[in-house]
Amino acid sequence: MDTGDKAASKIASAIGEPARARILYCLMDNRARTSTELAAVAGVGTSTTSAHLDRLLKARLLKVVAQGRHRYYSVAGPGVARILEGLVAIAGARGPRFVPGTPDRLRLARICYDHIAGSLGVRLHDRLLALEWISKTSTEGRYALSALGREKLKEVGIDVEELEGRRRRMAYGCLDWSERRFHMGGLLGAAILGLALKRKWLAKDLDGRGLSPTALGQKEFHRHFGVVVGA
Amino acid sequence: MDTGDKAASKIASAIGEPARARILYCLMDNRARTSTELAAVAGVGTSTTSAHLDRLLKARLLKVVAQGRHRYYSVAGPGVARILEGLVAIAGARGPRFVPGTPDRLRLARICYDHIAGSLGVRLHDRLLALEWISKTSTEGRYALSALGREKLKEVGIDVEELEGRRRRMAYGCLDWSERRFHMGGLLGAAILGLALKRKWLAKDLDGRGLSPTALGQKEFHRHFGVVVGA
DNA sequence: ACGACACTTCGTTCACTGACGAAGTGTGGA
DNA sequence: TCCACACTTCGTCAGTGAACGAAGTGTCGT
Repeated sequence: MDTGDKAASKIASAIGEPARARILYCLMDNRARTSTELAAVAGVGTSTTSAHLDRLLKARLLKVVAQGRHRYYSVAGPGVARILEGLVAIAGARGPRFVPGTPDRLRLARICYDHIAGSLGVRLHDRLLALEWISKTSTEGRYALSALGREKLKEVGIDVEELEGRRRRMAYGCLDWSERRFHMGGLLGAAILGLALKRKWLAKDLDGRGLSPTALGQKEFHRHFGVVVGA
Repeated sequence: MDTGDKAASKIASAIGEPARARILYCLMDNRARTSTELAAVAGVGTSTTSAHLDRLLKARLLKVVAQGRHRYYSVAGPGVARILEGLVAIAGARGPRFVPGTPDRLRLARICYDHIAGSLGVRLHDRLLALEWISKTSTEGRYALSALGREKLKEVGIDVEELEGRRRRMAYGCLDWSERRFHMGGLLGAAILGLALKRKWLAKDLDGRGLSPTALGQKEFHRHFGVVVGA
């Protein structure tokens, strides 16, 4: 009677470990996270987490994408979320149920290292390309400042010369895990976030990750970049 | 973030053990089985199986009904089957998928210890009550032979006096797990099965559990009891 | 009353696996 | 080139739980 009970039990046992369950539930919002972040969620060390993640990968519950020195883990597919939902249903938990596609606080704008992620970050990225302030280079995902862009960014208040003296790449498309599209990373992305915080266009949320646009920010983002901040 | 990950991981770990997974998959046909049967399926001893079943009960994946010296285990609800289906789907198993309500070979007629179970057994039980060959007694689930029944059964070829000399109960309703209704157990049930086998109304299947009605059986069951054998 | 039987509980052994820290790999930025 | 950082791999240790047999409980049939 080969009904796949063996393979299924492997998957179930992969879920059935407290640390791994915490990881999976954390990832149920469809956002990808690094192993370090997940280690904090799971409440165990990074090496242990690495082993857990490896097992979840092998069980085809998660997938991973390497980007730079980070490895982003996310759920492998909709079937995984469905199973977890089913388990919670049987468990009779009363906790807040996850509804796919629910917009949330972090979705609009948040910090990705030192630049803006979320729909605002993605719109900025797209807008700068459309305005031709930046242009694609031969290197995949990297952008160069155009003459127009250099001028316009100086007008906005960014010290372009200082940036050009640095070794870090000027601008690149950084994959955004709530939007599944690129937002602006690199020196330019960092400079824009720095400016937005200094001028109080954006305020850091208490958790240090979320970004709330201010009334001033709404106006200024639109004036300088032609970007509408609202969701 | 109390999304029930703890409770769900307990359930998942209950499924995620090979022996328990085999038990669950075996029970996915909605038929109840005893712990001894399940021990054979799981491939471990009865005491170990008892511990597994206890854990599955506590995880609310199974339910149990005690009947005499047997304890019948079955899946607790449709949600359980759905989860198992989901796990198999992710596992990518190709095995024969269970479809609820699928009629199968054992459903029509099979041996339950020494009497007939399945839809044939249930119909005989209902028919004998309707014909008033037997009647309900003060003891729940037990039946007594009526004067009419004694006479008619003798005509059929059953040695009623011999049965009445025994100490075992004459007739009782035995819960049928494919039909979820009562079939006829006790001396009378055993006598009917013995007669049906001796006269080749029914033939034992190779597995020693299933019963196949013969062409003669179709006719005779109808003639003596007014029961139509067909599904 | 007695043995047969189904099942559970108890006590023990043993393999598995989750935990950590240390060391290794690879990328990015000064 | 060099350091900082994110992450993985390796080695070791300790706790969990799955396995069995023996003994106990309760029901059935003679």
